[in-house]
Amino acid sequence: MVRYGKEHKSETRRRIIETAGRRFKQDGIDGSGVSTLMKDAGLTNGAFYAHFASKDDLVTTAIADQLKVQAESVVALAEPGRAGLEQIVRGYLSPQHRERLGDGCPNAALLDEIGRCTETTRQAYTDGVLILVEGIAARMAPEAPSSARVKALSLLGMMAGTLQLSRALTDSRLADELLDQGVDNALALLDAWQRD
Amino acid sequence: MVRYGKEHKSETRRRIIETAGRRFKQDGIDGSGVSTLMKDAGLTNGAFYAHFASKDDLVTTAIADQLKVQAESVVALAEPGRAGLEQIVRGYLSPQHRERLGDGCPNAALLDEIGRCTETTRQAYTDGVLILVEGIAARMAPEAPSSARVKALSLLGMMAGTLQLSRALTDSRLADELLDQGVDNALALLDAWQRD
DNA sequence: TCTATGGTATTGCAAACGTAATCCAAAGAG
DNA sequence: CTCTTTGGATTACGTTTGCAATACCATAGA
Repeated sequence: MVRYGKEHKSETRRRIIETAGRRFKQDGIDGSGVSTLMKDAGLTNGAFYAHFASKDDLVTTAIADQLKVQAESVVALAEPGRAGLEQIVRGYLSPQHRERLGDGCPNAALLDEIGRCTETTRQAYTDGVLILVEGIAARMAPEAPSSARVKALSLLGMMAGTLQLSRALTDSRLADELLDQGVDNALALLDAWQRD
Repeated sequence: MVRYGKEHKSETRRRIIETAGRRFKQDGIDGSGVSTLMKDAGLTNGAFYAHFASKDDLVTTAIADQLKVQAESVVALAEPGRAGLEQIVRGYLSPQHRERLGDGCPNAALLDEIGRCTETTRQAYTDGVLILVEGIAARMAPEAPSSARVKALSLLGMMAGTLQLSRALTDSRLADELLDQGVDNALALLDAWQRD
């Protein structure tokens, strides 16, 4: 049953991090317990502390990982230029993304909880989100990405908030209309930024 | 010490709701326990269940209350017309609002957690947020508030997400710049909506 | 065969939600 | 004016769950 290959431990660690990322996004950070989470990863309670110093340590690691994955998938998937940006926006503010909590954006799922986390966790979040945002900014203004950084950050905030709101509403018609309006807003701003 | 006036119980209930609203916004819903919360309200654990059927019952009530208070203060404080809208946006996306978690907007503090709440709670949230949004929409298009409803909702989502993001960042310079950018974005969209 | 490693199983302890027994001040009836 | 009722709170408890730690075990590889 148990095989102790060379890279076994690091694989296990990886599995825990990925499982945690999904669970946190689904049930929230405070809503996810360590033992439940470990069971999800096919392990037991005690094994956790061979990999992480504390739950907070895992939270920090998992958030950083989630943002890295998102940054990579954004960079990998989208076409270059304005077309890619529109693609990102439409994908983000789509009913499919709204439905798939566990596979979705960590910002939309966790942003307000992250704001209440420890300084260390928020630092890791900040580092991670800046990498993600850099990828977006590079598409917005390839020649001067630094000036576009804040704009890209604001775009992310807008989209995350819109998706959260769409998830919270019980009226699904209204939730869909909200997503459409969000797309319009984002594209309008992108065009406005392009002009100056 | 104890006075059992005519409306004593309803006053106590009110106190619990207000205390809960503040605590939820500060520490999150999952992060706030019933007994801690009751101690804040000057009561003990057991008294809670004379007022609410469950924690979830309180959550639903507190969220509805928070939104009602916010709607009233928005309606009361802001001037009519576009000036009032700008006032609302600038106040919302301000460092002061970012700092005062407990007195701030329940959407910015709790939106992603609300998305994970029970159907009942989310229904109460939906009802409450629609009242709030109605107040904003009325300022945006006094003649046709219904068509402005989704736009107002999207504005709220944008602002809440931006504030959350600003709270999560550890770089305070960047967090401030983000708020400024958020104001620009919101005002630009308001102007664009005005034109058509 | 022996040892380091990466697990499991078990345990301690605190906190959470919720229930039940009890207590106490005020109000009302006789 | 006294005695009973009653409403609202306290205290204490049970159960569950969460985080954390530790004792022990199985395997891989020297």
